[in-house]
Amino acid sequence: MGTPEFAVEPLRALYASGEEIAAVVTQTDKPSGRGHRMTPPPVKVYAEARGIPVYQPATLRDGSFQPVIEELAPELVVVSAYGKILPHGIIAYPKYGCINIHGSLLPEYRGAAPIQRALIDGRRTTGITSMLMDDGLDTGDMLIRHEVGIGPDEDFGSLCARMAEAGAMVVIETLEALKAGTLKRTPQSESDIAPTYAAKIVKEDCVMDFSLPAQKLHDLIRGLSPSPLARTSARGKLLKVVSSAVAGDGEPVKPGTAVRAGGDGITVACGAGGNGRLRLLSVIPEGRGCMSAADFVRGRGVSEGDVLGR
RNA sequence: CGCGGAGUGGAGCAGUUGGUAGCUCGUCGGGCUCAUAACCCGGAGGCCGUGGGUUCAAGUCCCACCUCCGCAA
Repeated sequence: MGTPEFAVEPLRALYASGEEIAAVVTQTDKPSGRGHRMTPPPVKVYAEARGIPVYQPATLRDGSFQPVIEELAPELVVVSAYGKILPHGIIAYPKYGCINIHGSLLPEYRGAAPIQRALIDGRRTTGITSMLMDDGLDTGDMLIRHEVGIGPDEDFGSLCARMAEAGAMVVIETLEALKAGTLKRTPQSESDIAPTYAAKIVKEDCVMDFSLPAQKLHDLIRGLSPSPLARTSARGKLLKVVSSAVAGDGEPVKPGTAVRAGGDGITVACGAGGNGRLRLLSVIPEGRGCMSAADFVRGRGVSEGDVLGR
């Protein structure tokens, strides 16, 4: 059971390992993109291409899916970024339980957006944890953990791809240990780290606050790139920031002021005192595609002295 | 039939009430400087997305189509 790109890798690994996959369960197709075309989730696309049966129940809560599960009679259910809460009836059904592949080192970053939140928080390390699901939100006993380092300028796209690969490894390792009978369960309560929750990213999270230090803004930008992207505005128009760099300090100026706009990008004053400097490298102006900040300046989307963020 | 923007020399853009196409950058050649994303001079490079239509005349108006993108979900 899984939905987005992140879940495809573990599925691919399972498929490649020759495991018998009774079925794949994923979210329903949703109207998406321009014109609201129905778009199937990535996991569905992958599964269908390989002839794996796909189920897309609209809800699991009303119990109507329970007979389907019992019909499929899985010995084990693997869940990765499925996007729905599993009812007790499903969690308890498989002989070997439901194993979840989660994108953090639990018990930190339980929840919906562990990878993005770790980046936004400026973490240098995160990882994958497989766990035996219980009824709580990512509270099950931990099975295998795999650490993944985070580069100082790495963005969500890059990290997510590497995390997906790590996820694939962890699934296989977990399965092998399960078969060998060497799987160890570690309750999260035994961890000396306190649990934290990675809330879903909402639009308000994406708005750049130039009174924050350059490093925090840089972390926000890369945590949200390539999607949904950190946003601000220039000359009254929406401007999304794809990539950036921390650029030292300067004279105190009103935060948000573009102190320099030229061939090397747009340098913006930030920090509570306005003496931090963040350099915007590539941006997406409203109604346009991605371009370098230098090109944006050339097209006169912004000039030195403009204040971003209204 | 969700809303909207855009397709103009390599890049980002401007093109007024329709009348032989411009800007910034890059590029090429030359010059200047100890030196610089420096500066100066000069050059190359555009069937203005495609197909129709209106007109004496269309990048500029009308119609259709293609492609790309943002918002929203």
